[in-house]
Amino acid sequence: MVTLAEVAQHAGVSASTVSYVLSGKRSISGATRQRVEQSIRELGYHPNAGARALASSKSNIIALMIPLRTDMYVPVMMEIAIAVATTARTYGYDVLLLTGEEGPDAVRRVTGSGLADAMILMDVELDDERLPLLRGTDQPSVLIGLPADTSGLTCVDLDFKATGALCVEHLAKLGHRDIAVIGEAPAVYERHTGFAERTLDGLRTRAQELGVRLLHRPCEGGYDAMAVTFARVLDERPGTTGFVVQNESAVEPLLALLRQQGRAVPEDVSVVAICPDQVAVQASVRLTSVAIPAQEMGRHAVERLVAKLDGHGTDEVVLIAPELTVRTSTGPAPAVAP
Amino acid sequence: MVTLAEVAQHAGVSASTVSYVLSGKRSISGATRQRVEQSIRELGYHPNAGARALASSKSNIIALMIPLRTDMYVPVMMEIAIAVATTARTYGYDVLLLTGEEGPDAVRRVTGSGLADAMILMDVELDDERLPLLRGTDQPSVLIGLPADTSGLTCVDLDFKATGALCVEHLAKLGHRDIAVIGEAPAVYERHTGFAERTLDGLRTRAQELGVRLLHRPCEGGYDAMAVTFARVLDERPGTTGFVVQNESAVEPLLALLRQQGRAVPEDVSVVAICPDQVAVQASVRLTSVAIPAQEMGRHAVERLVAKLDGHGTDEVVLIAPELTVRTSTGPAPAVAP
DNA sequence: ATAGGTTGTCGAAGCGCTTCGACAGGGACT
DNA sequence: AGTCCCTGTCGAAGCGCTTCGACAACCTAT
Repeated sequence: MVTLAEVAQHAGVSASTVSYVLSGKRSISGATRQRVEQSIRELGYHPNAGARALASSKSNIIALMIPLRTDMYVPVMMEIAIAVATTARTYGYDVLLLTGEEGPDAVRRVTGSGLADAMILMDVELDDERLPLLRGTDQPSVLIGLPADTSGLTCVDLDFKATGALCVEHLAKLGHRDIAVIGEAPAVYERHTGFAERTLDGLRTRAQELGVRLLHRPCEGGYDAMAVTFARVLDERPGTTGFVVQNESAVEPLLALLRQQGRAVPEDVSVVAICPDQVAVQASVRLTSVAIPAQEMGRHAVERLVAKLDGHGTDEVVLIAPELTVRTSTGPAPAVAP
Repeated sequence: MVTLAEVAQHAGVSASTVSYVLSGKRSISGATRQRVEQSIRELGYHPNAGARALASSKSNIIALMIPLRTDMYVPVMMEIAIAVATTARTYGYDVLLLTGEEGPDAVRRVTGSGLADAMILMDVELDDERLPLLRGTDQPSVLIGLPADTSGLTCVDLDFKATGALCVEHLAKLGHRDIAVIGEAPAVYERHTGFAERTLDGLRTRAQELGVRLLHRPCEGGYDAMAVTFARVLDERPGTTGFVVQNESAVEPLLALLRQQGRAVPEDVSVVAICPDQVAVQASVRLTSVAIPAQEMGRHAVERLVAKLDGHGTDEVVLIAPELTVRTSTGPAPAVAP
C-alpha cells in the first residue's frame, strides 16, 4: 500500500504539500503540483479512507436507509437508491446501504461512529421513531417522504396531495362522476406512510370540490386480491367509470378484470395510474399516469444533503410538482342511460 | 463526541483495557469488564469508525456493486441487495453501495483506499473487465453470477444450466414436443451475461437429449415487444405447446396474448417461468416456475466472504440447485390432431 | 521457599492523513 | 533601502483507536 509519505518522498516534497495538492486548500505552484501528480500516478497512490476520516472527521459517506419490506413499490425504491448512489458519486461521496431492520439503532450507530457524514431516510412514516434522533443530532439528513411534523427537517417528495387532485381533475374533466381509488396495501395505511394518506387527501378534497363521488379501497397486489376488491367496488358503486390506481402491482390485474368483464378501456372505463413512467408504458394498455419521479427524488435528496454539508442549505420541504401524462387509458365518460 | 479515553477515565482504567473489553482479544476480569461496559452505556460511547479502520486496517465494510441498468430483473437485484445488507450486519459488517457506472475504477478506488475489506460483484459478464483487478489484489471478493473463467474466484449463483434442463424435462414429461423459449432482452445476450447463456445451454442440451424441438427468441419486456415475438414464434412453429419464459416482464404479456388468442393455460399451452416465487404467485395464472433464490444468493455470498475474511474459506463455485414448483400453468400436452 | 506460569492491566508506539503556525523568498510599495 | 504583504512550502501536532511488550500480582508445583 502506497502512502502519502511515499508519494512525498518520490516527488521530493513534504507530506503536507502532497496533501494540499490533493485537497486544493492552499495554493501550490504549477511545477510542484505537476511533479506530485506525476508521482501519484506512477505509484498508483490512493488516499487511505480511514486515515482521512480520522484526521478530517469527514468520511465522505452518505448513509441511505431503505425499507426492509422488499415486496412494496420495489422498482421505485431501487431507482431512488441508484439515483442516490450515482449522484452522490458526482459529489465525491459514497453510499452506505442500511436496511430498516435496525431501525433507530442504525441512526445512532452511524451518527455515533462517524461512519457517515449524513443520512437519507426513505419510507418515512408520519410519526417516525427515527425523527427525534435526527433532530437531536447535528448530522445533516434528508427524508424522502413526509412525516407529520416536518419542522427542523429537510424533506423531498412528490407532491402526492397535488397528485391525487390531478387524477381526479383529469377524470372529472372527462365527465366521470363516479371514481374508484385502488389504494396501496392495507399495511401501508396501517403504518401511516405519509404518501398514501396525502394522495387520498388530495383525491378526496378535489373530488368534493368538483362534486365527484369517490370510493377508496386499499388493495394488495396480485390478481386474487384485486379480483376481490374489484367485485366489492362494483357491488357498492355499479356506476363507476373511472379508476385511480396507486398500487403498481394492482394495475395489470385491474386491466385484466375489466377486459374479462367486457368493459373496454378507455371507451367504457378510464384508468389513471400513479406509477413510474416505465410501468405505465409497459402495461397492456398505455396508461394515462402521474409519474413517480424516482430519479429526480434521489438526485434532489443528495443535492440538498451536499448543500447542507457545505454549509449553505436550509431546512425545507421540497415537493415535486406532479405531471400527468395522457396516454390511451382515459377518455370521455360514456353517455349515461337516461 | 465521546472517545475511548473518556470511557477509560470514567471507568478508572486505561484506554487499552477498554479496547480489549470491546474486542475481547485479551482476557479481562469480570469486575473490570462490567465497570467498563457500564461507563460505555452511561456515556453513550460509539467507537469512531475512521480511527478503528486506521488502526486496525479493517473497515468492516463490504462493497456491493450492483448493475446500473435499473430496468432489468429489478426485483431480483433488490432482493439480493437487501439480503446482502441484512446478512452482512449479522456479521458486523456494513455495506457500501456501488453502481456499475464507475466500472473497474470503482474496484481500484475501493481496494486502493481501504474503504472496504471485501467486495461482492453482481451482474458479472462472461469476460468481465473487473476480473483481472480482482485476481490481482489480495482483497477477498465474491461474484454473484459466473464468468467464463472462474479460476481463482469465488462465485455464487443459481445453477442456470440445470434450471434450463429442468424446465425442458418438465415440459417433455408432460408430452410437449415443441417448446418456445422467451429469453431475456437482446442486450442481455449481447453483454454476454453468463446466466442467460447458461440457461440456454441447459435448455438446448436437454432438449436434444429428449428429442424435443426448441425455439429460442430473446424478448424485451412489455406487451408490444412480446406481441411481436409471439407472432414470430407461432409463425415459425405453429405447433408450439410449451413456453419457457426467462424475462419476468414478458410473463404477463404472454399470458394475456394466449388468452386473447383463445388458447387456454394449461389445457392448450403450458408455461414455465424462471422468476422469483413472488412473481409466479402473483401472476394472473399461478405459474409453474423455477425460483430465483435471490435471498439465498445474497446470504451465501456474504457468508463466503466472511469466511474468507476470517482466513478459512476457499475459492470455489457454489451453484444452487434449482427447484421447480408445479403450479397451475403447466399440464399434459393436448392430443395432436391426427 | 523458589522457580515458573497465568492472568489482568498498563504505557507507548504508531496507523496515514489533515491542518495550523512558521517562515523563506520575492514582488510592490513607500 | 526598508517595510509590507503575498505565495509556496515545511515541520509538527494530533485525530481515536489497536496492539505489542512489559510487568505486577497471584497461583501452582516443586
